[in-house]
Amino acid sequence: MPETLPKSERLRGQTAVSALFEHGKGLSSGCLRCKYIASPAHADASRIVVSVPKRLFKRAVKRNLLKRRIREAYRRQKELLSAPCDILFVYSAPEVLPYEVIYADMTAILQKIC
RNA sequence: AUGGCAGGACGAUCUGUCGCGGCUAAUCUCCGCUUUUUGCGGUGAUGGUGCUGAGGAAAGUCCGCACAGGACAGGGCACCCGUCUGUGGAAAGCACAGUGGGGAGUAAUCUUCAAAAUGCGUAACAGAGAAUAACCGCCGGAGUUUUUCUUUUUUUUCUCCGGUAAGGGUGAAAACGCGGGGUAAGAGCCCACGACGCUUUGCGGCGACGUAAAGCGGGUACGCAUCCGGGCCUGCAAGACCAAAUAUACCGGCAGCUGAGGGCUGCCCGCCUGAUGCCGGGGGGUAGGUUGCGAAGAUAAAUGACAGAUUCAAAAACAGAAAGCGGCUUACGGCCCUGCCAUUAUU
RNA sequence: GGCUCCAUAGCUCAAUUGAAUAGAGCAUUUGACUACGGAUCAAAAGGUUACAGGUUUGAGUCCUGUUGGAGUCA
Repeated sequence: MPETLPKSERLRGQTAVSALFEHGKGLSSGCLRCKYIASPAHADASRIVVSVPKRLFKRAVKRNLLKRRIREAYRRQKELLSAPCDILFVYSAPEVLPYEVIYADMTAILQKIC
């Protein structure tokens, strides 16, 4: 599986995201919380949403930085997933953590989902 | 050399391995037209073929513009904003250059205010008085009283009338300053010098204004109105287009009080109810999509991760485009250039 | 993203058109009353008027800028 993350592997649309919020199963590990739906009917590949709450970080620069780190961590490790899933990642730590910590937490999350 | 002031430029670069948004050569799929191929147009997919991809403030949303919709015959009132001068500018609570007061600094320099005339209002507390000022005081006159044997003069007490802004504990602010003359006492009442304001003239300046002379004048500060200039309202979540599902104006067809349809039911019978039901078209319009949209440009939103090198040293500070443009304001590590000022030292 | 608005005592609110000790209720503390508590009565404390500048003799009020918060438009 290539280590790419094209646009088609991102979950888009307000209705789809709302459905994931209401019906997804919850997990958390370290600085990350997530909700996911395993094996949705419509998709061949996994699709993800990344969210960093504005109430944790007021400045857009920090939110963008964390979203990029989370996406990078997912991109490097998405072969850990055995079946396609729709996943929502939410950052929950009150300070900006370095890439290595996010990478480790992402590993734990993906292993729990499988 | 140290410290400071002003102005300007910058806001890392390079290499390697992965990765992201947009456009695109090319290839493939499907559809339509022409149809022998071919060609043209469109949809979608791949796309390391190439190009391009965050800031000086992208921020705050404080001004202004353009654009869009709404309102609007014309004019006025009301309301809001602005206010020294010139130039630039589409305009601006804009920029640049200047004028005149006040303030800060040894200085370089910085900062703040500002039009004209008329009318009206306010000036708490304190204070005699805060704006056509007589409470005390000073002066004059009349009366009264006291001193005296009596009269006159002088002195004292009180009352009344008048003059007077020189003095008086206040206050943010007290009716030009100071000297002389003058006077019953006083006063720009008069004079000299000085400060201020207005007018006229000369000179300089496009102008605000400066300067010189002459004449005139004498109550301060702030606010409001008139006056002059400008302003319709709302904002890209504006607005335009396409358009599921559901309900449905309207139109057509079919069935229908000789019972359609509905309720009880898994189905039939039966019972109850009693006028619309079904199909098609169709307009507005919701979800959603397209556009508005740019020499970055999406629609949950793109610039990142890791390793290394460089400038003395860790690329570190403030910070991420969501419609565009011109300004302002606020935040900010560091570096470079130019000019100037103060202090110290040397020649 | 655009637009509109708010901030005063621990809480809820006043303070006219700038005028001097910023006020009221509840809450708090102390005292009285009571055998004790509640209620009541009396008194006290509590404020850099969100922050920083400016105008003014004088600012909670007027002007500018920051900070925090709320509402609204699909």
